[in-house]
Amino acid sequence: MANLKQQFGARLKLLRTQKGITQESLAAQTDLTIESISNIERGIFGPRFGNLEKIAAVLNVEVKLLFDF
Amino acid sequence: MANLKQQFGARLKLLRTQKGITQESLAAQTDLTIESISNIERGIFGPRFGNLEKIAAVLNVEVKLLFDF
DNA sequence: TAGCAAACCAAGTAGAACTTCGTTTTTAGC
DNA sequence: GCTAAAAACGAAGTTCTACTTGGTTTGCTA
Repeated sequence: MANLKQQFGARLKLLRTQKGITQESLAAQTDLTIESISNIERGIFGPRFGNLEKIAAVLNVEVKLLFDF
Repeated sequence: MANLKQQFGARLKLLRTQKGITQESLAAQTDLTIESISNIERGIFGPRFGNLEKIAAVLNVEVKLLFDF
């Protein structure tokens, strides 16, 4: 796979769906929009550190797991 | 330790010094300034995804290792 | 002393993250 | 095949913060 944003996005999508969480739910709990979550999962852009922290918290995983590919 | 930026910064500093690389050298190889590297290591701010990728490449480690704490 | 590495601070800039609005596609259940 | 929910997708605008610039200061060590 091409770049880090894309790898991260795919990993996020996998972990999110495995937990049965919708983009809408993740967006609400991280104070982001659905579009931003969608953009992150598609590798359009990567989240800032603050949001990276929030995302990991909602998924209840360590941040490094989001980079485990 | 407080937040993700600080944890990341401390981890980066550890890995960098272990490899005997100076901030100046890391800055040059990542097209960042010394001040930016210093700010990242002190947890003032976290790097963007593109720079995160460059940093890991220079240190010759996987990105997840930078979050292994 | 001299020189290098790094901390530190304030102020400005650039650009990517993020939003908003709207449309289209995919997926899953009935 | 119909419906609705979930998500992809695009364009254009805004906001935030990563990053820079310039300078001073501290700590180390030869």
